[in-house]
Amino acid sequence: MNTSPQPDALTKVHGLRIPAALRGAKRPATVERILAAAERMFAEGGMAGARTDEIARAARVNKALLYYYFSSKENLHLAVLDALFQQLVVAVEAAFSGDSLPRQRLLAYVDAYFDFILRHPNYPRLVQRELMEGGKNLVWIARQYMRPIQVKLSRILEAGVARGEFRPVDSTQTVMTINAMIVSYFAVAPVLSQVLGRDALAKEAVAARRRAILDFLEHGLLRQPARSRAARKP
Amino acid sequence: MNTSPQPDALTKVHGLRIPAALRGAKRPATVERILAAAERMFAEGGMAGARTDEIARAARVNKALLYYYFSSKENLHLAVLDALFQQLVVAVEAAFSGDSLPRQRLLAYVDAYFDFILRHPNYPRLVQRELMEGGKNLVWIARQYMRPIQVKLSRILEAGVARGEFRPVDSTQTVMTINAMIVSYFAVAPVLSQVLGRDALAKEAVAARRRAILDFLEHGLLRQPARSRAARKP
DNA sequence: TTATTTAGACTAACCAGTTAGTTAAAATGG
DNA sequence: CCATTTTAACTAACTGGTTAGTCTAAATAA
Repeated sequence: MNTSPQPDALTKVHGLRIPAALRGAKRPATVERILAAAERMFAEGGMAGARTDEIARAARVNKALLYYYFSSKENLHLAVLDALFQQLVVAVEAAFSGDSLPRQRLLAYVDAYFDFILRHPNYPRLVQRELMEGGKNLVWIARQYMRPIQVKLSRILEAGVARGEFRPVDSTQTVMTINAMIVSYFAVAPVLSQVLGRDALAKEAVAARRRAILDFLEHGLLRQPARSRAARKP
Repeated sequence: MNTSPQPDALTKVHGLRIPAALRGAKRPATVERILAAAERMFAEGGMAGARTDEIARAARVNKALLYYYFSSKENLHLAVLDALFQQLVVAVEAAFSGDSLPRQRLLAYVDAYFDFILRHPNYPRLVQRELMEGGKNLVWIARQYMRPIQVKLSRILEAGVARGEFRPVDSTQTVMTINAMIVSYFAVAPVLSQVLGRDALAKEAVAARRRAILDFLEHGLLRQPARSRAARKP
């Protein structure tokens, strides 16, 4: 029997000696504040650019407390990623469950991913950064979290192709394309807002992006696009 | 009459006091080496992660020479981006010229972009990083280089839609999608190689990606996909 | 002469991580 | 019930390594 709600793969695999508070379900408010602050700082500046002093200040905590809970900057960074990916898996897993058709499942995935990112606006830049640097953190995260999602999504695409519902596409390439379309928009959103002069994360802007992606998928992937989204004759 | 080949917008706008060698067409070999080394380091670690000592060592020059030519790390970074974008504009401009149909122009753009990136493998990570951080460098680069390309590509898409050659799509969204599909693959290529266990920049892998993108564009965008790329019945 | 380049020591700021404790609250024991 | 010990949470101040940028004095082109 494991009394803690999460098996806490992080602790097991990395062998960290984490204080009790970090293992339990209800983490102290300070830990939450540290994680939230770190998430923002790491998203903004990356592992190299983020400053531990700034994180501590943003979390309204003494810097030493960062090292009390997480023993290094590196571990704090890993903890941030781990917490986010755990939530991502939960959110996306829901879209994969059920027994609907490949098309429904694919669209549900896109929707779930969008919703997750809107709830965690720092996620896109954190992943992009991680994917570009690729330390040991990434290898662990790729195996633990990314791979399973990628595999399941591939299966859905392949099922759709097999049933003749989708065009015959390379599922690996398509997964990359789908994720790129979604993530990269939000990764550059802060800058996009600045350059365009309007909020790229505003409701309409996000809705427009979601529509564009779904539209593109319907026509780039599906053999018979839904009539509601089909192009009208000019 | 301007004797230098480039108007050198960088010097003008940023008011840098750059030695003669940097303004002329034939830059000294040392400057080239510095730029090349800096390009690699900035791509790998970003502005915050790159080390000036390492750049100097990689360029086989004394560190002081970095500051002799470029007066700060920040300026060196900007010079690297500027040099790359100047070449990108040249490469892509060629694809925009001529009077072929929108479809040909679009495909030419994708090809030109692919070829440029293959010749400058550091470009994707440099841009991604810049897009995620968004300092004043970026605002300048966006206005000077990105915007014009984006506008021209949009025009091509709109022309294609107007002629009924393309489905009616939002050109801004589509430009984002196209660039995301291309750039993000190469930005994560180093890590992708590591995780997949095979070189993501190998000839076949790159060819597969290019094919997937063109295929997706043909079906996601064009009203009448070319028969050569069309799906076969299962 | 003037522009370029080196060696290498230097500094001032910065920044991850530590130390040596304090505080508060809970557990223990009489 | 009150005194004392323990433990977790938390802090101010410090340490030592790192790093952008500088300086000097000299060598080498062009």
